[in-house]
Amino acid sequence: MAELAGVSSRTVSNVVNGYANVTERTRVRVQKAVEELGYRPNVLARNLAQGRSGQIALVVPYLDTPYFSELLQSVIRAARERGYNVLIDQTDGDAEHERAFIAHGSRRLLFDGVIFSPLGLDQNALADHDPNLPLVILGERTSDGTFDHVGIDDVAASRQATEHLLDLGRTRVAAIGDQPYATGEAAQLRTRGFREAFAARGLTAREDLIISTPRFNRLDGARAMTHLLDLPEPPDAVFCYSDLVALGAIHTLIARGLRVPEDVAVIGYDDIEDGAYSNPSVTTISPDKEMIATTAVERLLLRIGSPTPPPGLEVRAPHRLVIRESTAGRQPRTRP
Amino acid sequence: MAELAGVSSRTVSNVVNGYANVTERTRVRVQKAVEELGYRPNVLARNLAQGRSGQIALVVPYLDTPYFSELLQSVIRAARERGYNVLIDQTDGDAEHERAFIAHGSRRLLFDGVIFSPLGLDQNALADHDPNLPLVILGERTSDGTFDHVGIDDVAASRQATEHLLDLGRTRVAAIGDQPYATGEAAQLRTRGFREAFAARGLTAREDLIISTPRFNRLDGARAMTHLLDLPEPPDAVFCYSDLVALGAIHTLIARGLRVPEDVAVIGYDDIEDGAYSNPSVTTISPDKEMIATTAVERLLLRIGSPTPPPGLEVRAPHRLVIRESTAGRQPRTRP
DNA sequence: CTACGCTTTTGCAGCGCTGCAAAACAGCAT
DNA sequence: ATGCTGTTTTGCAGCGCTGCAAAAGCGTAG
Repeated sequence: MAELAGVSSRTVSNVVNGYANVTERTRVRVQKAVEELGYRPNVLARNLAQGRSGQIALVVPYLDTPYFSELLQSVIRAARERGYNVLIDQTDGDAEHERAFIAHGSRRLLFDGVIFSPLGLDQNALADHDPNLPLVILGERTSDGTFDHVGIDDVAASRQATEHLLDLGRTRVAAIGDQPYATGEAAQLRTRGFREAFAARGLTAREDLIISTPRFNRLDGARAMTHLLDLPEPPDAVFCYSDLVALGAIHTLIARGLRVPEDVAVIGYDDIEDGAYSNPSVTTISPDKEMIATTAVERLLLRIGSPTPPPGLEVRAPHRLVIRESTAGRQPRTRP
Repeated sequence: MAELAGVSSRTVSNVVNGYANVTERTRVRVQKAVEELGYRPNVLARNLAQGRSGQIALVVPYLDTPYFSELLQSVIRAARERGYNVLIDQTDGDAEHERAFIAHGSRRLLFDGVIFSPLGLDQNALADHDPNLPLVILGERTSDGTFDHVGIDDVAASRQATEHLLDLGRTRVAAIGDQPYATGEAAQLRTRGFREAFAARGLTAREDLIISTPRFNRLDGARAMTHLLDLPEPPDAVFCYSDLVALGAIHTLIARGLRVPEDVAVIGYDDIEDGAYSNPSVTTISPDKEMIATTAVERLLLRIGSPTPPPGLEVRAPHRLVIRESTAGRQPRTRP
């Protein structure tokens, strides 16, 4: 290839990779040849030689869930800025699929590390990952020291959401999204925050107003809301464990002829774009997605680059309460 | 590696790849060794040797647009079933970014072909792609013979959408989403369908009711609707060029105290999940996304596998009109 | 027993790059 | 000149696989 323009292939490599100790003269000469031939290094060969792939995998349960697709975007951007490509995988929350990814991951030389949002695996199954696979977990788990974990403080956020509803003077506050089983750790943290909000003002949450759902999507929200409305003493406010659940719940409320928030106030979680434009728009807990993505990528690359695995880090990303119409009612608003 | 269990590395390769002409005896022997050592072939090395990457790229303007994230899912699944991985890239509709992808694409040995949904490039710029890069275009372009194109019949679909509104007896039907410039071909096809619907019944579309928008998202819809409502003779029905536009428009309508569909009927395009759960739910044109994704992947792999580029194919995927509350009103409905 | 054709297995080269260590060069002091 | 140090360039091997063609094995026919 470009040796035809003067030097050894090794020197070309040096120039292309910007290594030190190349005279200006040769650098210029090589660069001219590179331009002329339109030469681009073969990534595959480089990776093979270096024993790395230059790719990281992002493994999430669902891609059509707005929260994940918004996150995906930021992850891709952050990775690209650092010279990495992103491979996507969707697990559908299938435990076997998820396990396969982290179990013999290091054998799959397709990626150098994984950013993983588990759904079907509980904390135990998670601990059983390939120790050589650089791993960053997103969501509501806890690091056992062999991987990094990035997420917001779910208990605090949920407590804050619930307090917002109580502050409105609502007395029958429900929660939709609990998952009282091993893989439902995320949900349970939110339920804990929900209870804490009551406890903090000397109240107790009504157990029949805590509804479990298999997933966190619209349909679950709609179904749970229907169930709640059929209770003898239906709620006057609902904390939904995701914005999709909230949208589903609101859909049911409106269909039943109830007003949001006058009859029932609704708060969601995730701050997806849909929630900002729905009717009514949805009050929500907004995690700093940009920071979550960037931190996850940075930690992962650090792990990949480190010869001995660094200790597992717990990163708490910030969140904030975004108040919209579903709790505050229609405000005198500027035109869109 | 596995030779330790009897045979040459070449034979292992033969077994692993399921080549013919391996005796049952050796096949079994090798497979046992493979299991024992947990051996997995090195994808990088294989790819280098074969001069391919085993990956395809999916290049879309926005990943957080539900239409694309829903499509993405299907593409990933279709590719995986055929042994390919998917690399994702988001262009933000930036023409330079888009050009870079298809111009010297074949140099980037990272992927063997591209499924591309252009936004910033017009038909001319598109024609200027690297002829060696297997390429499948999605959306509303036309194949120039050097790539395949998969999409629905936008003119027919738009006409059908508009006719639906006219069938309701609406007389002041607006359109939101036109883009009267080179890169707006997609939008222009929809405007054509819009006009044809009028023409078919001897009417003419009111020009002041055709609104241009820079993009197809909620904000554009909300803004355009505001503009329309401020007209002396505001519309009583709106054809929106995407469901997001429709959601934005509906948001404005409700905020202005108007009823959908009683005062203004709204129809969207794309059939994203949000539209099915919004208040009111959105009538829409539903393209067969699953088929679009599968066809795109299949055509691309065919191109990749073919020594001489096959002629460019035009594929028309089916679509259908899905009637929901935003035109039909609230129906007596079964509980969710 | 040899020859022939067919199936199965093997060896070698090479994909295009980088790690490593040696070689060439340059500048300076002796 | 010679030796020494530090900088720049080079050659070789090898990452782990597959393409190719030759080699070995095997069964049947002559």
